[in-house]
Amino acid sequence: MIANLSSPSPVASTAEEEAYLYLHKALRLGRYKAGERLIPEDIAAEIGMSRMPVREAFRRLAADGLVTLRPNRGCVVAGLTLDELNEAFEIRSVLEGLAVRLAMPRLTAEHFEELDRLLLRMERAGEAGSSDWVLRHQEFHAYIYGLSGRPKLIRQIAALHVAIEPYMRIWFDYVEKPLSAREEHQNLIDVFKSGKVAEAERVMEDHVLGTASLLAEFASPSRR
Amino acid sequence: MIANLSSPSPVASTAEEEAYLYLHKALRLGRYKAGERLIPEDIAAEIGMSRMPVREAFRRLAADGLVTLRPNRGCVVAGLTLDELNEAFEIRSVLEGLAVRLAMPRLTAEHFEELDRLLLRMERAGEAGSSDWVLRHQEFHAYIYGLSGRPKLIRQIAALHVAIEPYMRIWFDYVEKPLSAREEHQNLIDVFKSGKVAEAERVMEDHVLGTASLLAEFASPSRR
DNA sequence: GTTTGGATAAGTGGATACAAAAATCCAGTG
DNA sequence: CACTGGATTTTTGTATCCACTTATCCAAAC
Repeated sequence: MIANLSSPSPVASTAEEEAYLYLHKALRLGRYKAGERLIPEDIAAEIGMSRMPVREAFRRLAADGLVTLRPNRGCVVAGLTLDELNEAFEIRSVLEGLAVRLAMPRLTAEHFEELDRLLLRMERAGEAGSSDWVLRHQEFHAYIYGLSGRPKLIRQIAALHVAIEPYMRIWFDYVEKPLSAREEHQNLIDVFKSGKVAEAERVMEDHVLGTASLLAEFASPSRR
Repeated sequence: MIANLSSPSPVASTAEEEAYLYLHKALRLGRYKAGERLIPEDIAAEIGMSRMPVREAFRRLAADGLVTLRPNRGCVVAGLTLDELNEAFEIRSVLEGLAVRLAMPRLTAEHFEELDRLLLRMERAGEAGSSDWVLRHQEFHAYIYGLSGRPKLIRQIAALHVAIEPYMRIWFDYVEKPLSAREEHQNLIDVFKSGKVAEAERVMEDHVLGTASLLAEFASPSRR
């Protein structure tokens, strides 16, 4: 029912695709440290191919902002500085705000029901302490911006969520806080139900920026 | 003084870079028709290299949204449907709005002077009928969003300008219209000078969306 | 006259090979 | 004992080659 918009589809038709999916997942989960160097040969060996498709996967990951590629100097895990993390949230805020503005006129009772379900799932994951909370949280947001019906917008927001994901995980592991989060997201649903477009956009913007300030206190991100 | 933020630097340290710059420029100028297939061998021959670096350049261009890459089916020039063109402007509007919001507190008299100069240059190119107008227009906008001081934001906006550029050229060739454009942009400068942050953001958003509707009437974009 | 099928050509993806650049190591020097 | 410079090793960038997929074209069938 809910397409997982933040992760590439799990079926690889080419070696490059396989390498991309493999690395994308690993990077989302924070399996590599920021600044760590990714050696094509090694990764190629891990997944049983030559380094050529891995190189091409690197290029796509670089475009996603997940790694940095410098001529003759290889591929390093990007990570976000505190400034960059804030910037990502600033961009997210206006893009998700726009998505809400566009989605508002299309919302129906079924959508609200689905949002309630998604919030419940998120809440439960939070109580269980599982870091599934991060995924459920992404799904909640993805469902909303997905309703904008704008493919490019959706892709850009999803990419930002991916870049942010490792820091969200760290944050979640540090501090349990699905309590205030629950209220925040319930708040979003309420304003959606009110039908006030401009206000809904503003609330979403504020929600995203609010998360940024909370996160900034904990995650002391690494340099690239 | 003004970094050209919408075009990659013209110095290539690797063959891949050279291929990327070559194709990027050609695509910006609309040298290839939307839907046209790009054959690595041919392009490699044109610029004297093997097709491997060209393939890698394709991936970057695909990430920029300038071409589409499908497994075993090669690389085709993307082009924008009318919906996609509108979407690009919607995204531009909120991103450039954000950029203005962030830039506002930093603006000084010198910046206003530079904006006046840029507007004049744009105007002159417009009167001359030269399609330099499109570039001057980009420079004007680039100067503004550059003042936001947010690298990722700047890159994203610049990429959107590039994707839009071919359609702006068609538009400009069809209809002379630096007249109303002059007023629009003078308007922007005025609201910047007023120091009203929220209003400036809104005016920029409206300006960008306004351009979209004008453009949509003329450019009948192609499918991908 | 259009459609279908299959031979043939063209193109793509990936592996390997080779060249060039960068990183590392180590000995000699101050 | 730190530092410099150069040989060695590692890694990256590009070219070439081969296997496989897709596109093209032409002839036979309907």
